[in-house]
Amino acid sequence: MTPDIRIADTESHRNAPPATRRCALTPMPSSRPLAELLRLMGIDVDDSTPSMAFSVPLWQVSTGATLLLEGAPATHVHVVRTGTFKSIKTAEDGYEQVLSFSSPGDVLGFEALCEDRQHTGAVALEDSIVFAISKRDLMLWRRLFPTLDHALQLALSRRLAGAGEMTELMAAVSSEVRLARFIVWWSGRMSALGQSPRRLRLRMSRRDIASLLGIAHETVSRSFSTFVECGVLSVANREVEIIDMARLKMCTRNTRGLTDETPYRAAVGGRPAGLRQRTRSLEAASLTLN
Amino acid sequence: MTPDIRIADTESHRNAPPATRRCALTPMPSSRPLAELLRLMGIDVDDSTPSMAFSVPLWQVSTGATLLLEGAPATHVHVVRTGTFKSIKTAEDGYEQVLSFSSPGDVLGFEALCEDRQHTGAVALEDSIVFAISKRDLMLWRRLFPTLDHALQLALSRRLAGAGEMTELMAAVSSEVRLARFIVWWSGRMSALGQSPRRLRLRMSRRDIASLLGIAHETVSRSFSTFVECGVLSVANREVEIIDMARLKMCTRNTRGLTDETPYRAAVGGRPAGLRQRTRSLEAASLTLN
DNA sequence: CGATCGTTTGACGGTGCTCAATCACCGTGG
DNA sequence: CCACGGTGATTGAGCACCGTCAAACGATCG
Repeated sequence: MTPDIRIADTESHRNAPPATRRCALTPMPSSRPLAELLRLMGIDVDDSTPSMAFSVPLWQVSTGATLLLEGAPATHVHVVRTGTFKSIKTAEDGYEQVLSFSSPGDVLGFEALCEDRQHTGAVALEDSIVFAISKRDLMLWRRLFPTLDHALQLALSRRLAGAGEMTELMAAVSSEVRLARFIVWWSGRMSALGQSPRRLRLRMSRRDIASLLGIAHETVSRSFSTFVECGVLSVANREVEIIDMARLKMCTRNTRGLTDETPYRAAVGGRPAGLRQRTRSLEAASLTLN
Repeated sequence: MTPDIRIADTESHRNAPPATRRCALTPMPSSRPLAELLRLMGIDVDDSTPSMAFSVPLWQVSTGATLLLEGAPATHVHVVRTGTFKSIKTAEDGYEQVLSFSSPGDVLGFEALCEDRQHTGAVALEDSIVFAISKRDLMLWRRLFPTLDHALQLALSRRLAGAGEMTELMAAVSSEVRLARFIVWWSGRMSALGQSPRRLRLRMSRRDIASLLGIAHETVSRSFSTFVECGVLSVANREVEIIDMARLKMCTRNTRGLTDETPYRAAVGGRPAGLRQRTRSLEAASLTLN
């Protein structure tokens, strides 16, 4: 008995989640006009153009459902309309590596165009709705609607730029800095979506954040606590409020996280404060008088 | 004297390099047929088609030269023909964060399409040659040559997939695993380019690797040494030979780097060996009845 | 209300960042 | 030809940070 053992835990404490809920994906009979899709992707469009009324199918994805299954054939490209997704890659030992988070306007599934199989999965973090464009239609529509083509190019360009930002996120040495950068990054996205950049509602678990940042989820928790103690953040579960954006952004630039003193002089241009007891680095800096 | 103060060193030991050699970029009078560009991008083409003879301008970039300058207006998109590049983002304190390395066939500068300014720079790590396509031409040629359009789409898709791989690289907890993943990744690229996957010639410095992986460059050095001691690698400066690919790839999957025992049983499918003294994780594994 | 999962906090030990010194390798100029 | 910086790579020593293991608490849902 108990055949088929699945090892779920090499990346140690970072367990694979319950995992097996790849359901609740409704192809949804509804659809929306092309104009809405384009606006979502940041293109100003003129509704009067007849082609703008062309209708694009919508899918509904409920919390925890798998929109893109790893290993499945790549059939559709999606644009998030509402909701949040995490992109993941599952190792053979079951550890689930989070690669990115997606918000409305983001394109999902485009990576798979170059292969025929989906190499990265996507899971809804809340009840979400996505535009769904089949691979065949995509080719066709791009010729048919130059504006869509342009929008796609823009979106891809943005995603590439976003990948660079992710690399920056993860390249920080200190875990506090990583978290600070993540919060600032998320705040920026919320702001771009017309939501408050200060009062954030994180859709993802601590473990998801930890996975993305490459640190232990306990460390995420602790870093949050540190920021709260220092009066930079206010945290209640997944509700995060940024109290002192200036200090938070300063953290973003340093190697070491928040330090004891150094309130926040010189938000810009001044010597980056917040070094714990590191002074030599300033002497070592290339001083050149003006 | 010595005007213009530049703080160069917040990310501590990770100094900004000499930095100021943004020169030696020759617009090169020569050019090559479109067919070659497409083949470089992984598309099979038929030379007999007349449009395949269309000629695409070439630029020459010598070692250390800046192909894409951060902050400069985005005018061209490039495809690497020969050579290697690093993509970088320079913080205001002068610290140079490496975002990725590019080899022949890779697209550079596409991120900048969505903005008008280059937000990430690109520097040649060796004497290189790139195809150069102006933004205006790009739009035009995509309509003119559907094959180019397709190739671009493919290349972008691949770059997106590659960004996911980078995230995986950096998400490893242990620095040895990070380095192992980096080596395997680089080996794979070399292999895809028709070069030896075992004898690698790294084009980048230890510091560049360290920056990308988010660790100290001393740690990169130490990790290399560890691999040499264990007989997995043979390292002479930037010449790296992979002695035991199986062990190296195993490292790739673990949290902790090389372990003492566990030679290498069960390359695939079996329980991932190499856990230091972690047994509980097996019990915690999700046992699934069939 | 109990079960499960997510979050927080504590304690401990090891990894890796920091600082430093040394060596190898260049191209330059005496 | 060999001193001479200058840069990159390697190695060592010390200690702080964070990964690991544990336990307690809170939230959510049936």
